[in-house]
Amino acid sequence: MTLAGENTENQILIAARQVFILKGFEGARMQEIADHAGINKALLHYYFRSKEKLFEAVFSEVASNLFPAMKQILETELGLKEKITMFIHIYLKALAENPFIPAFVINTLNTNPYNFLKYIKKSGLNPKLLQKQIDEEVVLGLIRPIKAEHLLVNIIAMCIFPFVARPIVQNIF
Amino acid sequence: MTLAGENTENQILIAARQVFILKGFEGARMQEIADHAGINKALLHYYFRSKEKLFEAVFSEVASNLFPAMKQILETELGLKEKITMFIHIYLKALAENPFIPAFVINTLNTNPYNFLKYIKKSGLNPKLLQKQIDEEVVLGLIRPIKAEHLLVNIIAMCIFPFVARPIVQNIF
DNA sequence: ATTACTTTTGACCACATGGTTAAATCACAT
DNA sequence: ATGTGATTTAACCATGTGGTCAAAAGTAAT
Repeated sequence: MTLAGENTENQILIAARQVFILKGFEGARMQEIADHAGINKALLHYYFRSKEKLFEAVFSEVASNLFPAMKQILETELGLKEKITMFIHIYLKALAENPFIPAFVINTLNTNPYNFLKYIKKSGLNPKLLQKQIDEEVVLGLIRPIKAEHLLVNIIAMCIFPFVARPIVQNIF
Repeated sequence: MTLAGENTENQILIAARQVFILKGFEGARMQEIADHAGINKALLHYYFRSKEKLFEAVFSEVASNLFPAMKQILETELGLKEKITMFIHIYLKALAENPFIPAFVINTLNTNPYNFLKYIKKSGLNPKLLQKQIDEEVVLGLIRPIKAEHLLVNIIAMCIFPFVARPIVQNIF
């Protein structure tokens, strides 16, 4: 097999990624993706059987970059505050590089939750270690008690929300 | 003019609202809206000229319920903590009643920001009063300094996010 | 009952879309 | 050079979509 094959396949994935992220599944047009990739529309179906399959490929790529990073940070041997700081830093950096991912993920999540959940399951991230750290600091009287789940959701919320609602935030403030 | 007219018009708006919120603009089908409203598809075009116009009507309704409530709370004569508490209570109550609004708004916001901004402008909400209250409490040493904009965005983020990411949150935790 | 009007419908249209196919082109081993 | 399999294309196809239209049904005043 020649390398050209993999190359166009990648070309397609990149183009599809851009278009899907910007327009969502329903809004994206196979023709537009083909144009973007500089190839014939039929090639899309040659490499990926259907629009659904192509979307799944794109989403799979995006999703499989999403959780492992989080998991890794949560499992490092750092103090609670350092861990949170690092989590936020890495998260914000990733967001700054891909500002349209959150809206895309949220949209997919709400129109098509089924695909999503497998990636979460597969990621295997769980908040027990974080909870242990929190409890330790609570005992020492350093922080107030909070559930690890709530802390995580709140942090992620505050990181993501400005990107998701950027047009509003920028415009009011 | 008979009342029947306004009635079907309302019927259409209700149906359109449901479908648009659940499927987004691109995903919604005029036929589905018509079925939902129990009328002929041509009637949609009789009352609202096009899909775009119908969507705008729906969105206008949603948006014009969104900001005035916020504004009202921010301008009441309450202490800072009470104001925040009340803000959150009302916000969460509204969200519990309309759990799909945030995803809808965010989606619209990101695929079609132009329509959105007029409603924000029109709402005339601004955070100066809140900032004054914050500054007062800072001077008294009761709280740490923060920009009113940031506080607001953070609060809203924490309220909205769990609804927007509900499938994830429910599934991990 | 007739008229004038609004509201509602079924049939229809033009067009865009996802998808298919047969043929052309390419890469390369022999 | 030639044969073989993979890659790419142009031309189509079937279907779904938003939108239109002329006719039917309803409503109310005369």
